[in-house]
Amino acid sequence: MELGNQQAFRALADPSRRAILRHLAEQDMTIAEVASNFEMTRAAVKKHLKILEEGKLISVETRGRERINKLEPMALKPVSDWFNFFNQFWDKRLSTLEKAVETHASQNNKPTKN
Amino acid sequence: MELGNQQAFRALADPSRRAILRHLAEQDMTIAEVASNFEMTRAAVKKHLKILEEGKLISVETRGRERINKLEPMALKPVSDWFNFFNQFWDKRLSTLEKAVETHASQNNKPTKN
DNA sequence: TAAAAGAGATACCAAATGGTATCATATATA
DNA sequence: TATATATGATACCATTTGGTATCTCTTTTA
Repeated sequence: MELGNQQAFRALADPSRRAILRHLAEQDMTIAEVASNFEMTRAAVKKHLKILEEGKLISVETRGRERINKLEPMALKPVSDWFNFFNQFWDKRLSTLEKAVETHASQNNKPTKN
Repeated sequence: MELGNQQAFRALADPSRRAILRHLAEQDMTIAEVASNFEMTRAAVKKHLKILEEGKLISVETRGRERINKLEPMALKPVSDWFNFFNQFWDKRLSTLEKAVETHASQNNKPTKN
């Protein structure tokens, strides 16, 4: 029943890890490359990467002696979706537009009951 | 430059606190009322509420001897917006629908260039 | 093959976290 | 006024967290 993914939420709680994700959005990177963007030891960065991996927010490909860290953006989607529950409270305008999206979407899928 | 709000991200990292937000979305509640929904002491719940308050995700109104905790849904918006950066990576379909939304939106606002 | 480079594995540390228990304070209410 | 109720405030505890330092292992490369 728990929407989203606890490990992902946990991973996103730290600002360094969010920054790492933004960097990995630009390009895949080795641990050392990620570390070069921060004032942190490589070991510290590796810990962050491990937590991001546990949240499935990144995947890792071993290539020779290197570990290529790669963003897994789809893992962010369920987290983002958790927030959609609260759309109803945000602005009415957004809510209205989302209904339009639903309607539009149903043209390519089977109609939903709402 | 830091999009979103660190205190809010931190507050959302804990599953109990996310559950509390869902409850408060239903109705405003006193500390004791919130606590009645969990197998936690009132003190523990109060700590969570304090962290949610620090993240500005809830506001508190003192009424007599009671403290009414109220959801502040707008505070979730900047956090949700942080994820929008990654929209570009999600599925093309969503991306397409969002363009449709933009187009639709422009009917009620001034026209956009797309 | 020897040396350098990238990463893994531990061990360690201070601070933050999530929780409890206990006592104090303020406010309704019988 | 006495008492019950709702909350506040501490103090305490075990675990997690974010970080460093150090040593080892593996893979390149001179």
